[in-house]
Amino acid sequence: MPTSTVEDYLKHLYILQQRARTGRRVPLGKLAEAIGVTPGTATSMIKTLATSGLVRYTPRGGARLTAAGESLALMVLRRHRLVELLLVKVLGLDWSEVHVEAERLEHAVSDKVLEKIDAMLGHPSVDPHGDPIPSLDGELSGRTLTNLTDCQLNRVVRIARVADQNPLFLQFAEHHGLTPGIDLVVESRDPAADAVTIRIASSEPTAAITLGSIAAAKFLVEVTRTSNSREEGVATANLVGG
Amino acid sequence: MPTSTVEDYLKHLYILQQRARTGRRVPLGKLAEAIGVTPGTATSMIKTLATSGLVRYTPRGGARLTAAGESLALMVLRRHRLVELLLVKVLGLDWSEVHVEAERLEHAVSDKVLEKIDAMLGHPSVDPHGDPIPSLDGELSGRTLTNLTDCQLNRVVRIARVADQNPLFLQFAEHHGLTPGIDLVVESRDPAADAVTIRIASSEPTAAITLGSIAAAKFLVEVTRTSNSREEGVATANLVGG
DNA sequence: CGCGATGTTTTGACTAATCAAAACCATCTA
DNA sequence: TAGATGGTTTTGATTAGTCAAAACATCGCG
Repeated sequence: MPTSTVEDYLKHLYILQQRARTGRRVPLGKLAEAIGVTPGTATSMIKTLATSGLVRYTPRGGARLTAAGESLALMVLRRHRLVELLLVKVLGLDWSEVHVEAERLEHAVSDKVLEKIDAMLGHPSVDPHGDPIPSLDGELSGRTLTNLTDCQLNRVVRIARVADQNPLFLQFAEHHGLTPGIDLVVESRDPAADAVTIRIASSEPTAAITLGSIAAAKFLVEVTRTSNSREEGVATANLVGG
Repeated sequence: MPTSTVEDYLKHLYILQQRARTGRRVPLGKLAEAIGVTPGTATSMIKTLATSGLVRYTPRGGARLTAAGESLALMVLRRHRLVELLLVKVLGLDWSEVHVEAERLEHAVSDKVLEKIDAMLGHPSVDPHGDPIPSLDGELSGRTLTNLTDCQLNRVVRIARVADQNPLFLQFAEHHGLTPGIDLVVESRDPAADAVTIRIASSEPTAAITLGSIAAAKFLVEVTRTSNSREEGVATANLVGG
């Protein structure tokens, strides 16, 4: 049974690996930063993970999960996201705070308890932020998503994920009603101003909201089936988040 | 913030202390055994707890919690028992298995989550085994209980607690319907046979059950208010269990 | 090519928690 | 009183995880 430290390394490595372009290899400095340790610590930890077959590692070439490491990482993610959902749906915590809570609980939930949670929530496929929940056999539902800096203008899109766990950001999103499931349109983009202007789709008139492109990129959307969609300008979103 | 190891030492020390007659002092061997470490380990750990003011310790004289240590221990117990109740009431786990699960979760539940659990369960005062749940300010509801080897014969008593966390024992108890809230009478005791014969009080006839005195002592009961009770032969039960 | 900047690895040291086994003490017993 | 006994404490060693800081690669640039 891996220690909770090991679980954290695997989890963060998985997440960074999804973002990485360069052959899924993650520089140890990035990993160290994500976990919150010094680079040297990450190096030595990764070396021991490599000898236990969970990670492949070439000095100065970065690390990458083996199949064994990846399936462990997915189980950690599954625990994390199901716990988040439990905290929101059953215990009524705010979605902006469940991430931190789940960071501790994800290491203490047994398989038995996890499956009870899963059943009680009706085998959900995404957590409160829209992040997909790996199934018991390590599958991830791979929807194809765009973000607000890429999607078509003036077309109704639905928020599928909010890809940042920062509580302040999540509170901002919630305050403007920008949560998974909400429909909106991108009205305009202004590259010079680095701005994206959106408006929530609703029967009543709503105010426009202007976001910087960094924030806009955190909202991953899908074209709603009801509108006449064409396959165009749609990039594959990375499947990761907290 | 105490480590989960420290929390375990405090919790077990508290529990043993309640059982201890001799001035609440707990021999370190007993503590070591309860925690599952070697005696030497307990000695060194207790010494460090003593220097941090959570425990008073005299070499070869045993250990005892300070006020600070005790209030920490109570908070651990509160987490443990509320989590047990959550697992049984909300997630539907069996009462025989929640103790082990709670052993891990009790160290990962934040105050915020704990208070949500407490509220959702309606601020309960006992856990699924009838063990009292310390309140936020460290109070324990102190009911006066007898056990089946002490209580009066042929009087209806109600099971208030089942003071053993062993899953096999709990399954046995459940199988015979011997769970908190159930009314029964002790029909006879046979010291020579070390046996206690009881029968569940019910409108329909029920079979008699014969227990050894060790098992019988694990069922703590209170005289039901409905029967005409006298204050007689009622010993103070210790307030502890897992 | 050579030199810095940047990021990575090594080194040496530390803390928390643990064990095995030796040393120790306090009694109880002959 | 002298052992023997049973529990307690010490000692010395180990493992996981971590940091600070020195040493080391690599790559881009002049």
